[in-house]
Amino acid sequence: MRKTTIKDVAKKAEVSVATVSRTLNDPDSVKKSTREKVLDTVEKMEYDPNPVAKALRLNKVNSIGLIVPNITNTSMAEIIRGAHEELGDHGYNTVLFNSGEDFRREEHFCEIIQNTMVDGVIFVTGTGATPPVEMLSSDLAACLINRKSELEYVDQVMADEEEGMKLLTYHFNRMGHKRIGFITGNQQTSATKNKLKGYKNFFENNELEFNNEYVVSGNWTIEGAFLAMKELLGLKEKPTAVIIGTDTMALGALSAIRDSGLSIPEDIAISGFDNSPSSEYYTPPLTTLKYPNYKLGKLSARSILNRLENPDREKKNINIPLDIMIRKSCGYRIGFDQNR
Amino acid sequence: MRKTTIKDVAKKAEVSVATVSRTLNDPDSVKKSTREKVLDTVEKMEYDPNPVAKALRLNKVNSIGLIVPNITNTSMAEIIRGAHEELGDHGYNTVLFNSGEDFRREEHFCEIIQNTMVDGVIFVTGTGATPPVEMLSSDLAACLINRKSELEYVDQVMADEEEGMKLLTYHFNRMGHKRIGFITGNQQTSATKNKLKGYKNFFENNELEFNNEYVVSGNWTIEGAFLAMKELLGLKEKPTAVIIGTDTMALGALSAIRDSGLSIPEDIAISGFDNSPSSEYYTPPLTTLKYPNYKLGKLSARSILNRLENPDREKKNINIPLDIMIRKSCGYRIGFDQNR
DNA sequence: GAGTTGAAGATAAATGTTTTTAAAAAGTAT
DNA sequence: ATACTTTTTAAAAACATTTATCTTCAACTC
Repeated sequence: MRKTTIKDVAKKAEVSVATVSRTLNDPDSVKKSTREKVLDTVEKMEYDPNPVAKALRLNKVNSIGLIVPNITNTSMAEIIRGAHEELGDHGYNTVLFNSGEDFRREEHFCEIIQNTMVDGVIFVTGTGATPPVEMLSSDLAACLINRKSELEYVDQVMADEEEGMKLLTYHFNRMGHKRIGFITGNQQTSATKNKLKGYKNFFENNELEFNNEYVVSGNWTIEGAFLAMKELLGLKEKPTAVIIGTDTMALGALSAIRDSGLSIPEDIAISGFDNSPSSEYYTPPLTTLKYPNYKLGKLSARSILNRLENPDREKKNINIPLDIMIRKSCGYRIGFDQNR
Repeated sequence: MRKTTIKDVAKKAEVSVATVSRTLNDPDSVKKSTREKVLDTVEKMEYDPNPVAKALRLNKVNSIGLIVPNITNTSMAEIIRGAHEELGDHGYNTVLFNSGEDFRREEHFCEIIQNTMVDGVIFVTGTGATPPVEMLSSDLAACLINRKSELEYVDQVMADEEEGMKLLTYHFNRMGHKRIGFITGNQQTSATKNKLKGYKNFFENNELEFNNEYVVSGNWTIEGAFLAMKELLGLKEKPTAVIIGTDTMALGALSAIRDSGLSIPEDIAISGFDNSPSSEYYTPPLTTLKYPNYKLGKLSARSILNRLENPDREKKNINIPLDIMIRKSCGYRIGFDQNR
């Protein structure tokens, strides 16, 4: 049984195809009586306009590609949720691509996205390199999350990681810490580079000595952070506070500290980065930075939709500030001004 | 600047459009010299076949819809990863839908998926009801994850939660526990129903008294599990072991136990359910059940692709067993047979 | 040298919409 | 009845492909 087409409906309702089309797309342009007749047969015959034919005619498929480095990551999930929701609210579908932090696959996706049915792309890269947006056909709307692009027609929305990292170091410093360690994610990624920039900048601005030994990569894994923390604890002058690049890695770091018989925050003060849903339930509860993932997704989607409506508007560049989330792991003392 | 079409290529290469098409889709059917000439101009003009026109002609869009209850959930992320990978490997795109555990939105997606460009749907529901697959147009391939359907043409792949739950209770019982509690997720969901079946079944088979007080809902949230555990600890006869429906909820439960000054596993033995990546790093490391999420996604995708190739094949029904993952939280004793 | 065969490529139909056009029909006010 | 407006129609173009059918032409057979 073939699907019913607009022709079938037209024949059954004894009108022209044009009338059926107009009834569906611009109801006011057709007299009430015919409109009802048409709508009736549409219902009866269970007619659904073929989306592909429609897309071909209108040169618009009503879906947006979303390239992410790693769905498994909870922050990424929030980005996806935000983007998907906003897109869905405006009748767009989300076509997901998971690059797995692999630059080759990012390139690959950029290649095949040409041959795939999307009106635009939201790009979240994990790799250090700026995504190969230049490869994209220029009639595709594009928006980068947490990444810059030289291209005039590519929008970008970013979380201000550098500023956030300054916030964190500043907080620790105000609490009297001088030796502040930093367990990074993969050092190739811009997420890490941004944070590092904020970290270094803080030392420079305060004319404190910057010690490179205190920066060690946890490579974005719990195990890696465990090892990294062990390394920091092995230094002759251990740091008294450590900032860990992600909340997930913080789990490994906490475990390493306990493993060494030290206690948190008395011996070592800790902060994470992300405010993942479970960080509040770590032992001890984790001081961290609220990463606006959902908002990032939402705003990037909005940006894409906006550009689709207005292809020639100027480049948009949104920057979202991060808030510090103070919990027990950083060792606040009662009476200390933590503006809570 | 309009995108170059097959016509443009044909004109430039001084052949017919048919020849260009055949060169691209069935190179052997065209003489070497013409083939080279065509391929050359294709390259020069940067011609990409329009996927929409192709889809219209072939009645095939090469993408699959994936409806999930909650992307934020890490197990869901693994399912998505598995499905996406398998689909991508076979040239299919993944169109994501996030229902947010809302039955109304599940229905909504089933409605709009008609008007959206997919060849099939993979369905994983969070709500108790079987997904409204009957609503789907019958020429859409469909596969259900963790859910049954009466329909002959709908495949299903499931994790054997009931059997897994038996495994867990059995394990606790062998370690001498009689009063085994169970903190469930949302009780309306089939995930919970299945586990409950295994839980009850165990008691029946072993002629042990089943105490309904020991089953309390944590509603799938960390907070909920915290409260649920508090409730269990308030009973005159506390359970000596508690199974928690998800690893994430276990965080709340562990926190509640510590909050009451009890220790794990000495006072109370604990197991989770899922084997989430971080469960190994809880304090103490969490005994849990390996949930085959990635595999679930992968197999469902394979099932869909297979049906697309062979639409009239018989219904497929895959069942994946779960393995127990023994760690410290369940209080194994050295020398005890835990087949590790 | 006439007829047959086969390969290579051209032509045109088909996919299901939307939209434009010119024309016709139907309804409304003067 | 006339003029005018609103509604509808039929037909065709356009979107970019694939493919069934037809044509051409050279090689081969007898």
